[in-house]
Amino acid sequence: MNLTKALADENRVRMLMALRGGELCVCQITKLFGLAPSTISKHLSILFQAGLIESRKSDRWVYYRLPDGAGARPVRLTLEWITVSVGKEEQILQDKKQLKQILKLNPLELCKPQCKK
Amino acid sequence: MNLTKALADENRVRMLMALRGGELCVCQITKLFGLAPSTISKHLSILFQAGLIESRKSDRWVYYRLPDGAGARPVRLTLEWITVSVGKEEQILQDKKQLKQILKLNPLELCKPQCKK
DNA sequence: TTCTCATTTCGTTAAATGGCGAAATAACAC
DNA sequence: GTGTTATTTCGCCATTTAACGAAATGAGAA
Repeated sequence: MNLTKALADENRVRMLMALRGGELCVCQITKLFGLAPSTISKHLSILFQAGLIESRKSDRWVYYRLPDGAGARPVRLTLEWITVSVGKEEQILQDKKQLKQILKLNPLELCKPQCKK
Repeated sequence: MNLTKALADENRVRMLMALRGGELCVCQITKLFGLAPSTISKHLSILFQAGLIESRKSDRWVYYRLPDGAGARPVRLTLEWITVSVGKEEQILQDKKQLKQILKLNPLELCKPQCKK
């Protein structure tokens, strides 16, 4: 039942909802939540273990995303359910707005000097 | 997000699944789980507050049940989702079997002498 | 009324959980 | 190689949570 446990924390649900717009790197998620990177990383690993997100490493960054269309059925249903259940809550909508601002930022400003892309 | 929190505990999920077969009184649920009545009561109250179960009092017993068909949409979706997600897990199937045994018992044996029905 | 008993509420304890910062890891820049 | 940096792992602390038993509640039985 680690699916239900993974959804028990509000921040983790917010992360899933934020990922609906497409993959995000850890530093972007960290920016959105204003929590310590280690905390964000822990949450992401819990979601990952539950199969609710996938990851990809590129250069120095790790990107997380919702599973591709072909994800396991229980996972797909879970994401559909949680979207219907909380997708319209104020916090989720607000996250969406703030995320739009974060995505506008030049990666340079988020991910420090070396970030050339 | 108290819906997700209500589902975060395995025993509460088991209770919801057990109620699929129809209403149960607290003493039957207590028998099924082998936990202290106060613990069972607490779990039921959490499920109740989340809107996932309804209750009815008859004589000395309190019966809990899944909401009638007309329940709120998020609640209905939640019950559908959780059923698909865990309905086939070993523990749930085992509960179903044991519940069948419990329902066979004369209420006299479960609910003590006064129980006439 | 008084007694009985199913259930709930309350207070306590042990375990799980979320947060942080420091140190470890991994990969690029030099 | 050395240094930089994004991410993860680890250890610690504060809060939450699940469990229990004891006491309170509420409704029938006597």
